[in-house]
Amino acid sequence: MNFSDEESGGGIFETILEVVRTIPYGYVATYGQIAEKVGTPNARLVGYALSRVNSRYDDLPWHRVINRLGKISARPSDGMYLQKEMLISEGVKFDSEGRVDLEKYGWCVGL
DNA sequence: TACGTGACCAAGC
DNA sequence: AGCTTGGCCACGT
Repeated sequence: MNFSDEESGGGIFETILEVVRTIPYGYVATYGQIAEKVGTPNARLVGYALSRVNSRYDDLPWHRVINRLGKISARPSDGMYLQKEMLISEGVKFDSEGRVDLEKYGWCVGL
């Protein structure tokens, strides 16, 4: 049946995007978490994929993706501020350091 | 075809 | 306590 594994066009990108797309509303996921779901041995591709997407797929909740520290890794040019606003808009709270409580809003934690 | 790059992570200095 | 190095993989030129 399938022609390979997951991608359909030659892009693990799509696979990563698919996983990111499954992040529930009001929750956040770390790059490592997504990488694990995708089956990617390294989380670098996740960030790399998102950097290429960002303004490409509006169905992609990239704003729910943060680094291991629960912080935003994106640059202002990438929409870092927008991301924060988005998460706050979804009910996610940031602390004084601009970090998210992964213990509460963590993907697998709440699911 | 090969080199460089990237929104990471972990460890070393 | 913060910066640098190495490692992993895939994509772009």
